[in-house]
Amino acid sequence: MQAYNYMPCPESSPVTGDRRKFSRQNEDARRSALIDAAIDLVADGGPAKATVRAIAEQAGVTPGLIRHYFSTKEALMRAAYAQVMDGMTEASLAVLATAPDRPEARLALFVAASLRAPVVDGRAMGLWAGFLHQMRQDEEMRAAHEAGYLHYRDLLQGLIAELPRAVVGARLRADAIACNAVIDGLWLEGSALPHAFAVGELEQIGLQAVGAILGLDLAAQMPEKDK
Amino acid sequence: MQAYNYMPCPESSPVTGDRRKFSRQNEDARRSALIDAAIDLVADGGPAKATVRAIAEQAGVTPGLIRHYFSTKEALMRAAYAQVMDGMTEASLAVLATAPDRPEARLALFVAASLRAPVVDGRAMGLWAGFLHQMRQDEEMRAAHEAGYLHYRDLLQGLIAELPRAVVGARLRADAIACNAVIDGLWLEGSALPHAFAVGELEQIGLQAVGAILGLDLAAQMPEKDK
DNA sequence: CATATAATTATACGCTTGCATAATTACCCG
DNA sequence: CGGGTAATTATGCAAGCGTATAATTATATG
Repeated sequence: MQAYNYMPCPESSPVTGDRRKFSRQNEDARRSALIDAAIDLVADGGPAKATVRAIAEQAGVTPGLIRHYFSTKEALMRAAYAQVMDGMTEASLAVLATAPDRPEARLALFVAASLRAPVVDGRAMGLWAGFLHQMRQDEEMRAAHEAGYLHYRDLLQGLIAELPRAVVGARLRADAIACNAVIDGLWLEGSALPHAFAVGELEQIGLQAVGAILGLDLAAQMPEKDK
Repeated sequence: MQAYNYMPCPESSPVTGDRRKFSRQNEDARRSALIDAAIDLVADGGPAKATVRAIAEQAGVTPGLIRHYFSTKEALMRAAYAQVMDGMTEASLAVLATAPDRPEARLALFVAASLRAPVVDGRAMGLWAGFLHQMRQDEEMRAAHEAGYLHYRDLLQGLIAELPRAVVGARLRADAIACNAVIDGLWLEGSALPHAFAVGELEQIGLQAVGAILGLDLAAQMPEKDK
């Protein structure tokens, strides 16, 4: 009676009536494929483009499968958000693996890594912004955001605590919040308006600002591979 | 044949069949009423809740009227975004109007005002985030965002330039970017996670951080009405 | 007070959305 | 090699979306 807006199988002709071929996969592979598809679509298209049907097509499956792995579309979006946040934190954290032992150098590398690609990226920001407004309505999503934020900040606070400074506990918390805010703000505008800043400018400004807040010269602590 | 999802007139019974009463208004009043309604809905519900029907109901008219004043729904949303940005910059300027003459005090007041209600507010952030993701697709919106961001930053840079410091021009730009980033980051997280910070904590941290970046004690420069 | 006209409402249409459910089929295990 | 079963597809549905257009009616104007 009315239009049916999902193409069952592009290859099979309607006259033969045979179904689309598929292969079974284990749960983890399918779930992450669906999550990746959702992330891609939100990143360059906004949440509006990430429909159940579009996600399924991007993942190479049919729409019904989404509800087989996620109780609802919102659950899928939550999982996608968590993966994005974790990925950004891990990208910043990865530089510490090969970092020297000096606390100042480790903090400097961490800050700088947070202020250049791939962390600073218009796509990533679009993704983040797309999820941000859902956060205000969805209690679980807000919890996910808070966890991600606090995790990153705790990481930062841990690096700050290692510095050879004599500060009391309350000051440590304030320092971590302030440094985190600088990084967040620079990340945000650097991602939204990439051409408004010169190459390496964000890193340099970030190092200087964080250093000023903590009372040390962070830029001088960077290993000799900055621009 | 199928359901019709807009209630024509709540007061008039279907049997009498009379129309909803209305009064004609001039174009400006109606346009701004529709814009206000759209802003309200986006602010606490995200763009998804700002449907044509919801906007019309909020504005006290019927959905068809929207298309009488705006060629398309997107045109209405653009107008709403512009109004939000204009309102924010005007609010920032209003703080300076009653500020004392001392440059340090003016800057301190400006920073503190940006880090408490009503600037720090979940609704305002929801609004900002809701429009932010549209910015990535709509060239006109991106231009509007850039103009707003640079205008605010120039305002901040002007306040910094008034300080009794001896700095070169390049340093001034970097300082403005860094201070803007701190304010942005604190505003963002304070709005998103209000209960994660104590009362007045954001202002205090912001003043301290901005002061550290600029090399002066801003908190001490605040007039005696901070908590 | 009559009339024109523009503002507003009412209605409808085609499309998309998320979700439920039935039908199929690839793969595991005996 | 032949079921069993769970993964996957196919189909359908009710609701909501933006938009187009026709019908009304409030108001200005003479």
